[in-house]
Amino acid sequence: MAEDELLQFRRDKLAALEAAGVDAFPARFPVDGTVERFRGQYDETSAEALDEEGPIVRLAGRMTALREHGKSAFSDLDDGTERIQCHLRQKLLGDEAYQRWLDLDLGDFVGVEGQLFRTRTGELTVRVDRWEFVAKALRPMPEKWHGLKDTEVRYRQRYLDLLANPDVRALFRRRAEIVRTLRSHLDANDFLEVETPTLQPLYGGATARPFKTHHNTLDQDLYLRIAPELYLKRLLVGGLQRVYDLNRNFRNEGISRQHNPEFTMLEFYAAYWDYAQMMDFGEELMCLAFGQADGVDGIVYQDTELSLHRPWPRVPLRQALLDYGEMDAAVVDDEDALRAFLTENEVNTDGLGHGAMQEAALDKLVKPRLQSPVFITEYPLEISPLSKASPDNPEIVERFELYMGGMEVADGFSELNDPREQSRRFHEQVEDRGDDEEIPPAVDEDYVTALEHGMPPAAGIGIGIDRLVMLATDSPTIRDVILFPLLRQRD
RNA sequence: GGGCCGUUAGCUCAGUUGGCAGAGCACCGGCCUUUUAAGCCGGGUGUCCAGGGUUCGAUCCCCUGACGGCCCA
Repeated sequence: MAEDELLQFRRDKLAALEAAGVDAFPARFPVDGTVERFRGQYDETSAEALDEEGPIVRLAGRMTALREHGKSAFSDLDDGTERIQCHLRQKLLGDEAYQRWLDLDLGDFVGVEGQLFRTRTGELTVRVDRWEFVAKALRPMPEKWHGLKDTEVRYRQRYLDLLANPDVRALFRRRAEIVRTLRSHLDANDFLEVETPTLQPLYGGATARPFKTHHNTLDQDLYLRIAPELYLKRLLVGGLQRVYDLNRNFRNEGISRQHNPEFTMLEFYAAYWDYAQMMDFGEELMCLAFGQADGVDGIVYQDTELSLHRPWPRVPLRQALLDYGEMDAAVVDDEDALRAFLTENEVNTDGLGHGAMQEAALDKLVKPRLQSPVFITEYPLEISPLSKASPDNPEIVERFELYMGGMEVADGFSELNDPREQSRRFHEQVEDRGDDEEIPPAVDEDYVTALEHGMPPAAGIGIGIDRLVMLATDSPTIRDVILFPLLRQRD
């Protein structure tokens, strides 16, 4: 059927309905429960007990299937929680109401009232006594058996994906559950949820290109935040000892299986913790998110079994390059040798110092092999401008990154709280900036001023929620766990 | 940014070694009072992603582009 024709049939039915005096878009239809609730209540009740009790239900939802049998018909009603069968009888409803039901289109919203009973095959069913039109669907629903597969349509018209694919609905419920679990564990540990600016006069807290925007009244350029870090630490200065911010960050970079330009990050800070304590707490928190407080069972991600056995291994970056990356110490430790090695392995080293090259080597050689969670620790100071240096080695900082399923999932460290050192590192960065948009154009003096008022020693962590949800739901791409991933605009 | 792959009916997909475009579901008409991917009878509804080229003839071959996917940067 040509699309125009399909739509015309539905428009014609709508017109006929309205001509008969029916409101096709009434303001309300009071229900007294959801399909899920009534099923929970009566799924185990026998046919005889149902006949005796005679429970009357009022439900509303989409009519998703119609099986006509002459003077009676079966329909499915889906209210978004679950599906329930309805039985319509001409004799019970009268000719007009019965015929009007037969004229419904799949996807139309209806409200029904009637008694629950069991059919010959034992299916819980509503014997509809009366029904009302609730809302017209002027476009057809996706095919019922194969579902909606076209990835582009799934992402662009996510509502169709949700309608057609129950797994997708379940996934986003799971996502909400994970976020709820994270919040409640943080709350239980005396972390205070705060909201820090998304519009920032200067960006910082990560290495990434920002989105730039402009405020008209102030006539001032602003950036969408790439991280909440510098604001959260201002709050530590202000005496809030444990804070978290669960929100969207924006990075003006490539799009891939693991990257969406806007993504959700949980960042939190605890005064008087160091990075080791933060790793302890972080792995506990993430195990809870995976639904495994004890971490014993592990998870399967893309056909690979990941062990969550605690404690998760902690491997210094240099050691990881030697062990997982199978590199020679002589290469890892020597800047020129490392550069030559990376160039040979098709990694661009332009503008990268020794530390940055070690990180690049980690990305290329180690990251893909890290399936079960591993904390890579002891990062070069050179690429960690906000982390506190190790007492044993001034070139190394107390920092970790968590890798899992071949992805970077979290990043944390003991926070640099010496304003003199912070100022020195900021200035160094800005002076070496060149036209590198990943480095802010100016020193965040306001942040340094905050530190000058005194910040307690603290540790912080940022956890990529989308990637965490990918792992928890065995999703191959970040687009599957973001309701409306960014796609190129169509003409 | 580069390489490879995809785009055919509303949906899921076949197909054409270049010769009137196919199926299932959906849809339209008819039958049917316990069906459930209901069933039975009848109906094919299309810019084969877009534009150009080759050809008697292009959905198919060639070129360019759009969008998407995978891999790489």
